[in-house]
Amino acid sequence: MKAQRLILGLLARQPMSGYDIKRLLENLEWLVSSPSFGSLYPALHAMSDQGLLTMDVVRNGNGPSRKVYRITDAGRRVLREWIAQPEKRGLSLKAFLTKLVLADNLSGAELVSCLQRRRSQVSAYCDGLDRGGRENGEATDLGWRLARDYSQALADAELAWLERALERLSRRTLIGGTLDA
Amino acid sequence: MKAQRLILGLLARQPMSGYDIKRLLENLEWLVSSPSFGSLYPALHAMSDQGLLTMDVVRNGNGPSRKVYRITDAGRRVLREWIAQPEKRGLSLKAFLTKLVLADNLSGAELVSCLQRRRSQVSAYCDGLDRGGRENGEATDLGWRLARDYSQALADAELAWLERALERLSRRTLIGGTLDA
DNA sequence: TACCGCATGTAAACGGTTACATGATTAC
DNA sequence: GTAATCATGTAACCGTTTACATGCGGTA
Repeated sequence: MKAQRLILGLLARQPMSGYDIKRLLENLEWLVSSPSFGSLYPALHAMSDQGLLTMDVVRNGNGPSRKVYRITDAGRRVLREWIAQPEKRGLSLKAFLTKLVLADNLSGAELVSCLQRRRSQVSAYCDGLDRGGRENGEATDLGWRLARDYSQALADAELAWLERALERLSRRTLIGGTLDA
Repeated sequence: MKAQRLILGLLARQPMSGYDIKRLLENLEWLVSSPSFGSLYPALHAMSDQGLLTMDVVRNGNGPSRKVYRITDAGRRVLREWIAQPEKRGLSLKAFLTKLVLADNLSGAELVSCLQRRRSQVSAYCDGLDRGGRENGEATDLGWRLARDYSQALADAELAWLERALERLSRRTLIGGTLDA
């Protein structure tokens, strides 16, 4: 179901075939989840059945004919709804990045609140780290110390980035309504 | 199957019941994956069947009796084998953190090579980011720019941490053979 | 003609979560 | 007596990956 939303988001940018989507995503496996054909094609079928997509068969001059999918108004509605709603739980990096990638489908205010939500989640996570550290004091072994130190470093970097991004965005939204500057 | 390995690693530290494992892990959901009871108990059964664990029923004074699992020699062998072998693909944060948490089951040299492997993976990922950025130049929209910027920041932070950690570790291993300093 | 890349698709297996069921002990 | 916590377990379901099958067009 998560893969479906990402696919829908990519198709909001431009019409593509399943194969196109696969190629686009497989280079970006580190950024977002890259579905295999086994989930990609069924997802396209399902969303077409739901009326979120339309499909055109395009006879390519060279090579076999392709099925190009295009998002519908209903699809855009569903997409916006999904991006706007907060994550249920867990601060999955990929889940957040997926929404970030699809930021163009959000208004400036929505994007800002999305980043703020993330910031508060990461902050809470840092507090949890500190608490966990204090609970068992220095008694923990090397592995836990390394892991905690590591995740603390990443969380700090993330908070710093969010702070910068929010500052930049707020400056822009104060001037114009659009973010595409 | 990944959950199994993490459970095995936790039991390498000390014998625990399924419930203990669950409680330990659910506070750490941001660090590593936290399996539900529906996968936790079956995993314990499976590993017991394979001879990786033994089980003792402990009649607790207060409360119901608990099933305490203990790792076997075969279990330790399988565990070491798993931690030492490199990740097939993808630089999943949780997968790496899981191994980091279980660092105590590795020799100093093994741990160092694990960190070095991670460093080269993250480096390769940064190169990929740069290439991807140059390929479509400034043509990409806000979403992609944000996502790329964000992941670049995290990757930089991770590389910096790995560098520091490797330096610290090498200093230790030069002195003694053990890492528990 | 044999092979490779493009392009689409399906079935089985896998790993996991959700939801439920059970039962004992402690606290109100 | 009933609610909450401790503790273990199972079955149904869900989304994904893996592996396979198909066919077209270019090329060696």
